Formats: sequence, structure tokens, C-alpha cells
Amino acid sequence: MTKKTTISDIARALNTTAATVSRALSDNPRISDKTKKLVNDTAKALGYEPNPVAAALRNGRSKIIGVIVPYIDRSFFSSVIRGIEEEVKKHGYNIMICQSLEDKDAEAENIDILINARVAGIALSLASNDESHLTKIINNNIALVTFDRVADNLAPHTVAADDFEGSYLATKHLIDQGYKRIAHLAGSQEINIYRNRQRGYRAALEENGHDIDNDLIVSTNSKVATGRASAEKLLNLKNPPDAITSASDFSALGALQFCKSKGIKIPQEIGITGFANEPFTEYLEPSMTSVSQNTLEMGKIVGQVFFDQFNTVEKQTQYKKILLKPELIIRKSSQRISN
Amino acid sequence: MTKKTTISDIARALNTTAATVSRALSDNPRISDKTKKLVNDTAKALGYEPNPVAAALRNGRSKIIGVIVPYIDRSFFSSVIRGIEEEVKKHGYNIMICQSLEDKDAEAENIDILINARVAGIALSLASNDESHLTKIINNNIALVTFDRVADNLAPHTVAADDFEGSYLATKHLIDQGYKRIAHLAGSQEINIYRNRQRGYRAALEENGHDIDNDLIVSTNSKVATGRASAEKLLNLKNPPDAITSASDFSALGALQFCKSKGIKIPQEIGITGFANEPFTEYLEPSMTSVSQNTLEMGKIVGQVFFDQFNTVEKQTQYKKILLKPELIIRKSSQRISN
DNA sequence: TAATATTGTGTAAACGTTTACATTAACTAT
DNA sequence: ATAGTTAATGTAAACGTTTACACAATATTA
Repeated sequence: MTKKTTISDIARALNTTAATVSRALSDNPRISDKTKKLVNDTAKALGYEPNPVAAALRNGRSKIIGVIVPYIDRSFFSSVIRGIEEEVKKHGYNIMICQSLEDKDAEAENIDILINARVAGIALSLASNDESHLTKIINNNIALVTFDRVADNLAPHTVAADDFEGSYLATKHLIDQGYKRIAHLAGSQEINIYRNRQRGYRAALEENGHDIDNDLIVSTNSKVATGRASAEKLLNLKNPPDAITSASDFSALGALQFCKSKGIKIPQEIGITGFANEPFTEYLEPSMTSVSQNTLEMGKIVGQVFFDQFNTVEKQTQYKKILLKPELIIRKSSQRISN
Repeated sequence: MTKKTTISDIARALNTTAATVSRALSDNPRISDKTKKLVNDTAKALGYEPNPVAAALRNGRSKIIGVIVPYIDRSFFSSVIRGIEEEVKKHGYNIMICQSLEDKDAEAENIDILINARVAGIALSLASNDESHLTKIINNNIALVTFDRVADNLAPHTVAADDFEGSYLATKHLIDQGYKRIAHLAGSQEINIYRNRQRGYRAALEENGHDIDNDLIVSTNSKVATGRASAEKLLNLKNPPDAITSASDFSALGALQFCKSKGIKIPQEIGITGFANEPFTEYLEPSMTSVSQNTLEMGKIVGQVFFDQFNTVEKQTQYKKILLKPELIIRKSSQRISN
């Protein structure tokens, strides 16, 4: 392990000082072109590679973006993470990943760790409704972007899928397919994304002359088993639905399984749509219509928002609230009109 | 953003020096218990938090484990990453993630970045068969653990699923279920994991008195479409198989789709098993038997291997080649004997 | 031509730790 | 009582950058 070349080594070789070398390498206008060329050439000749740790110490800021998600291995998050990685890499940044495990305290702890690591920014999908601990990030003057489960009150910049629109699209699609009584498997109304999905469902019904029947809105925890139970409940109603639009792919899957087990034909007798376009939806029988949130894109945009910030003159940055257009992926579970 | 407390602040408050504070905080035996208590108390009182960047500069090593995978959002990798994260977090370490996109050059570049970031270790799943660029890691005295696609020649420590065993288990299971002509959808034989899976298949047949028929071994690229095509080819043989054990869930899915489309009953007329236990296998119709590689566990073990190394007296570390026992998840696609 | 800008470079401190090498005081042994 | 330990702490340098400030040399202006 031969010692690494430093700017001082370059300086020594050129009979100049580290300051000049540092400036030359960062293309400082005060340095003559001749010196710059000299420095860059010997840097290459000596195999110089900058030490980001030293720079981070001096600058009080490292070229790292911290990312905190509930679970790394949820397909939604891993895909967003990939997007963030690819975007920040373009700017010479790296990502440091933490999990909150949907626990507020773990989230707060991870925030402390990232602040201490002097990250340039933190991308975060909230573990809970509590956003109070985010102030710490802002007080430390660290760029903050929340995504998916965004912090509406505290975070200056947010990136999320337009859940209202996604749910609206799915519901409208069912209406267009001729379904008359459309039920909704709602997620926890504590969480804004699920509230928005319910709102989208309601809006689509209202704007298209459908009545809203509260019996057709059932609350779930976004799990397969609950989806099955909810479907059973719905289909046992005196006036059962002929379609189900779910705020989650998992509960939609449960509903689909229940219907199949009862021999109810999908999509002929009942239409089903999910939400999130989980990888499995494509392979179900029948394949399931779902709302794609364009997760990779979401990650890339999260990354971009950081650099938009970094590149604006400090104060003047406008707060960005970005809503990404979702895409309805129409598959067999909801398509009974051939076209 | 009030200035952060440093060890010098603590020293000043106690009328001592930074050296003593540093030693006290790291529980150095040369420091009296009285002083240690004093230091720890004022550290707490002043809200001191150590600056890992400064420590990393001084030590030439940061408490970061770099992870390089082909794609972050493949469920296999995201799950391993989660395991690594959870394990290293226990030791106060964090992970920095890079993607190789299955490109050798990108992998080499990421290695450089991580080396420059002075990571304590690198966990890596190879992008290609080429391992030559790994020498750099070793020359920089950075701990290296390869997993899944391991570097047999260069990497001292490797963690992988026992592919041979997994494939053996799946094949043996099909034999036990009474299938007589068992085909194999093989992956690229350039890659050792696929070679091992084919070996496991062959061994199971041989050890159980089944002939090996090379017509029943078809090579795929582990994609759904190829799986479909391969199944078609196999079922058109004069003497077609009555079971297919695949080296990949995706090609197994293709085979399953093809059989269903032809009205061939699974598992009655044909048994199918996949490999990797991708999330979707559970939800297929029929649900698909697959080999689980215990990915979360794999990640945790990768993490452990680092700290086993760190804690041994430098030189004496023995090279670890860990093979994890896979688990056969038996579902409907292969189970025609009721039990 | 003297005063003033401009250009290019050097000096030295700072970022916050860690640690090899003193130093001092108290303790043990003879 | 004196030399030799041992225990506890201090001194100062080092890790590799960046940058405020100073400075000299040249160019510009009046």
C-alpha cells in the first residue's frame, strides 16, 4: 500500500505551494493558465486523487446525500433509491442509506448520524406523521427533500406522486369500463397519501355522476389478508359492488384472491385495480391494473431538487412541491370492454 | 445553527486538554476514572457529538462500509443491502451504496470512489467474471467481502448461497413427487452460480437413479420470454419432460405461463420449480415452488464477516468462504402428492 | 512618474480528531 | 533517602484540504 499523493506532493514537485495547487485544481480564476496546466499534468503524472474526507472536514460538508426510508427492500423504496443514486452520482455525490423501520425514534437517530456525517442533503420518506425532529436538519442548514410520505409543514421541498390523480385515473377507468358500483379499499386515513387516494376516488365518482356510498368504502391496513376480508365484506352487502379500486396493491391482491376463490369472474363480474404497480401485479392471473408511480423517476427528481438548490444563490431558493403524474397501467383485471 | 461542541470545548470547560478528553471518551486505560466521569458528564452537558469526518481524516479510515451491487432495485440485492445495513449499524457503521449496472468499468470506478472515501470495507457482488480490479482494494488494505457473485480467486472472504444444494433440493423434491423426466432451465454457464445450479440438478438426478438427458437441459438468459420459448421447445420434444426445474424464477414463470396457455395442468401434468423466491412467486397461480436464498440473512452475514475481521489480530484472519443453506419453499406448482 | 489596480502566488490558520512522545507527581524498592 | 516504576496528563504534530489575508510584480491610470 504505497502512500497516496497529496496536493503537497504536487506542490513540492513544482516548487510551489499547496494553496496554489488547490486553487489550480479547482480552476480558480486567480491562477494562470500556465500554472493550471502544470498542476493538472503533474497531478495526473503522480496519480493524484483528492481526499474527500479532508475536504469534508475543512468545508464542514461532504459530498454525500443521506437517504432515510422505512425499509430498503420495499420495491418502491429500492427503486427510488436507485433513482437518487443515479442522479447524484452525476454530480460526484454518493448516497448513504439508513432505515427507519417506520419508527420515529430510529428516524431521529439516523438524522443525527447523517448530520454528524456532514451530509450535504437528506432525502427522507417519513416514518410517521411526526415531523418535529426535522427541524434539526433545517437548523443545521442541511438541504432537505422529503418524498412519498412528505413533511408538508416543515420540509421546504417535497416530491411525491400525485395520489389524488392516480386514484382518480383508476376510478375513472373503471367508470369508463362500465362498472356501476365501485368500491374503495382505503388505507389508513392518518396518512396523507391514503387520504389523497380516497379523495381521488370520490372526485372521480362525483364528477362522473356516480353516487358515493359510504358502505363501499372500507378501511384496510394494506395487507393481503385484510384485502381478502374486505372483499368478503363488500360482496356480502345486500347491494354489492361490481368493481374495487384499492389504495394498495396488496389489499387489491387479497380482493382478487377472494373473488377467484368464490368463482367470481374478473373482470367480467368484478373489476379490480391496485395502486403502486408492484412487480407482482404484472404476473397475477388475471394481470392486475395498477397505478404506476414512476418510482425511478421520482428518485431522479429528488436528486435534481438538491442540485437545483445547491446551484441557486443561497437564499433565493423557492420551495418546490413537486407532484409527479402517475400512470395507469391497464391490465386484464379491469378491462372488460375489448378495444 | 449554533456551533457544534468539540472535544476542545470540553477540555476548556474542564481546564484540561483535548488529548485527555479524547482518551477519556474512548475509555483509554491511562485515564483515571474520575476524569472519565468528569469528561463524560460535561460532554453530555455540552451536547457533544463526535465528528466522524475528523476522526476519519486522522485515522485514514471512516466508519463506512461501501456496497457495490449491479442494481439496487433488484429484490435480491435490496434485501441483502438491508441485511448489511442492519448488521453494520449495530457497530456504529453506515453503508454507502453504488451500482455497477453490471458494467465492469463502472464497478472499477465505484471502487476508486469508495477507496478515496476511506471506507473500512467493501461488500461487492461482481458485475462480471473479471475480478482483476479488486486487487486495488486489497492493496489499499481495505476489507473485502464478495457475495452472491463472488470473486473466488482474489477475495479473501466470500458469502454465497449454496446454489448446488438449492438446485439439488428442488430437483430431489420433484423426484420425490414422482416426476420422472425432469428438465432444467439453465442460466448462462459463464456465471458460476448458474453452473453450480446445473451441477446440483445433475447430482440429484444421478444420485437418485435418474438418467441425464441433455435434451432436457436448455440454456436461458433468465428472462420470462426465454422461459416461455424454452418450455415450448421442451414440450415439443418426442419425449417431453414432466417437470421443469429452473435456475431462475423468471424463466420458470415463462414456463408456467406457457403451460397454462396450452392447458397443461400444473402440477398434475407438469411440475415446476424456480430459483430465488422472488416476491411474485408466492402470488402466482398456481403459487410457485422456489429456492429461497435467505437474502436478508446473507446480508447480515456479510456484515458480520467484516467485524470478525476487524476484531481479529490483523494478520491472523482466516479466509472465510461461507455457503448459506438455501431453503426450498414448497408451493403448489410442484406438489402433486397430497400429504 | 508616482499612485493605483490588477494578477498571480505565498503564508498560515483552520476544520476536529488521534497519538507518539514528553513530563510530572506519586509510589515502590532498596 | 535515592533510584526506578507507575499512573495520569500534557504537548504538539499529523491527517489533507481550503481560504482569508498578505505580498510582490506587473499593468494601468492620471
